[in-house]
Amino acid sequence: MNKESARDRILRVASELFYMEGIRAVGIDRIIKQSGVAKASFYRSFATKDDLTVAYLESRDELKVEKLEKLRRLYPGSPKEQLSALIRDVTEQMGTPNYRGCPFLNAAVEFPDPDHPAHVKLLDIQRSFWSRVLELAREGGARQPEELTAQLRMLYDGFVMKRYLDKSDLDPEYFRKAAELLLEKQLVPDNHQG
Amino acid sequence: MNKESARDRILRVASELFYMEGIRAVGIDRIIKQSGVAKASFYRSFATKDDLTVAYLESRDELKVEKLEKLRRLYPGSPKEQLSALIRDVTEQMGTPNYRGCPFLNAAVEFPDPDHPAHVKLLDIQRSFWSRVLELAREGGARQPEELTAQLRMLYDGFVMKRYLDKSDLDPEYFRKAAELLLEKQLVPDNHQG
DNA sequence: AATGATACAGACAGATCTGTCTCATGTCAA
DNA sequence: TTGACATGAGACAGATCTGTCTGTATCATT
Repeated sequence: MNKESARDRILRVASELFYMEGIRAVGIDRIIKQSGVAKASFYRSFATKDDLTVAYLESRDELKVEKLEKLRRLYPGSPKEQLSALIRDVTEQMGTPNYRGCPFLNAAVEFPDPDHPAHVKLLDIQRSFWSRVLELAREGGARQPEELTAQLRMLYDGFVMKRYLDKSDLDPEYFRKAAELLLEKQLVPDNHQG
Repeated sequence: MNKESARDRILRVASELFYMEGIRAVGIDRIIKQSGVAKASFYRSFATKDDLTVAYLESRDELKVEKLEKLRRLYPGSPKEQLSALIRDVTEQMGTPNYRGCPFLNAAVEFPDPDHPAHVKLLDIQRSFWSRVLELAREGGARQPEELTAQLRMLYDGFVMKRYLDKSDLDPEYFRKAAELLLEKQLVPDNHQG
């Protein structure tokens, strides 16, 4: 029965607030009050708000990476299945109530300065995630893995944004069909290639 | 030789700063200093910063609508050509140096509260733009115009975001090919339908 | 009981933000 | 020349932000 550490409690509260209302919009004081921690304790765990922001992005990334690894283990040795499962998974996940878009894309908008630590971190996270997908595309025998990955990424990020500001029940189905069309074009053994 | 009005000068300066650095990140004082206008004059033109923000979004929207109308006039009576031209156009536009993403998507992230005037405005702008595209898809005889429009929107918004944070020379080509694949599937007279 | 570590509570500094208000200056018409 | 008015310059109020610092309470160990 480990008591949750102050750092974890702060991070949990901050994650919720940052995601729901935006990072810039949420002040330190609110996080402190809501996590029931003293200001001094807060600054012992995180030297600056930027540090907390980076930790927030990292924790979000960990969840995403774990999910991907789980899917990979679920369909061992079958990259095509892994890709399809990934598409199904994000499609479902997008139905979550209180869905507020991609934490990394949002952070990129909030911190456009490419030298800002949060911006650096999120670029790194995005690069790393999509290079894993690229790996999948390669392993699956895509004709042009870079092209397929880039297109899936566009479609996915756009799905995320559309879903964020204009929820429609049909979106997930539209997304899935478009993604599978892209996959099909690149992964079929050897069909009518345009 | 009409002298530019104070309002126009403010709006021009604010547009540049808002787009390049984000709306929340740019203070009134900077806009005032850079547009060489007195604070009182500023507040005569725009009662609040929110008003200026909404005006900024409106002016961006006008440019976009004009562009679309121009394309429609360029290929009269041919919605398919208009759609293709739209895709080509955004593809080219995305190569602009200092490209910083879609002003409306960015604003949506900066003002997630759906009641915020800027959020209301940008939702309206987005809805209006994509209903025009839907019209095009209908006129062009798409099999499922809603589906095609939603998919094009996802692809486009994702292109915008990817382009924003990870510029790659190949993106425009990948986008164009994916968009045309979607178009093809929906607009060919009567081919192999999946 | 004494001590040291840790945490809460919150005052405080210093910066920055929006929006109001004052005042000096310039312009134009009568 | 004079009066009405618009404008630039900027002080100011009040709020809010991050981050520092002080003081007090709690708890484990000696």
